[in-house]
Amino acid sequence: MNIGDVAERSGLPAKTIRYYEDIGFIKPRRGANGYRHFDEKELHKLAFIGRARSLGFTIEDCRTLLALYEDKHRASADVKRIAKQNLKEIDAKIADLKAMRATLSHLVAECAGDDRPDCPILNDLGRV
Amino acid sequence: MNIGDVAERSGLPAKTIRYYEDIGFIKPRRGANGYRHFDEKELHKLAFIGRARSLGFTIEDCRTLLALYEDKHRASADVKRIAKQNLKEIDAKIADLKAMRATLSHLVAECAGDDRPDCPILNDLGRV
DNA sequence: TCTTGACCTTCCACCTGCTGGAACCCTTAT
DNA sequence: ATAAGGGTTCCAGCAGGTGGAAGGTCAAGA
Repeated sequence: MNIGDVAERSGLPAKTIRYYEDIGFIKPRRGANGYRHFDEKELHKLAFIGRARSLGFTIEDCRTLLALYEDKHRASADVKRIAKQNLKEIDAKIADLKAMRATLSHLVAECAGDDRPDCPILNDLGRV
Repeated sequence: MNIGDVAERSGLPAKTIRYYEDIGFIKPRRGANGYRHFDEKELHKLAFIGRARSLGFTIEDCRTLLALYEDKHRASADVKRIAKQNLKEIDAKIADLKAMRATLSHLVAECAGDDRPDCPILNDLGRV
């Protein structure tokens, strides 16, 4: 497979795949013309990374997960620990966003939203 | 006030305040020794930006809000429109995170988390 | 008066995770 | 022969800062 095929099948842009090679996730062979040549295993790895990224794992998380993925002797406990940590971070982000949302929607509700210059949103933002 | 005082009172790191000067948010006077010298008005502006940033407004949003903040003739409708747009984006982010959370917590629940190498989390991530 | 330590300055590089573009080579069909 | 549509490299840049080096300045204590 060329990079375009892998891009289509994995759902990742070709640019991103080249970047993932750069940072050492994959090492595709090269044809005589210099083209990258991918096998099914690399496709799976890329799909793996893509899904992990879309679940909010960082690149460094992916590195760890990938090592575990490739290690037939690893314990599922390791993986679960990382996933749980990730879950905690997601929960923290959701809580942050909800707090923001509450403050902002309160301000929006108080703002007349008309032609007058008086605006509770700006007044509140300017408090020191 | 020197930058350290403003940093403490505004809650922003000194580095960030210098950066905000760089991108044109403030233009503090300079003393004979080259030190930045801030007045209350600039402190307010920095506090304003800090709060707006913490509510998820981008730097460009801040630029607009700051212009409105300083314009005594602006209508509150302009401000409300920007805030509402921001609210929509926050909602979208929350929805995304919740979807991630659901998938991940499902995987975590299915994983035995013991010494065995079989792990549903990795199996699922590896699907193409 | 000297020295120490806490401030302040500038500048440059780096972080995450890509993405865009330029300039170029290779393949395939017409 | 040529044009379209692959592929390659490298360089620059996005947001929004952060870290560090190398140096100037100020105030207090011995």
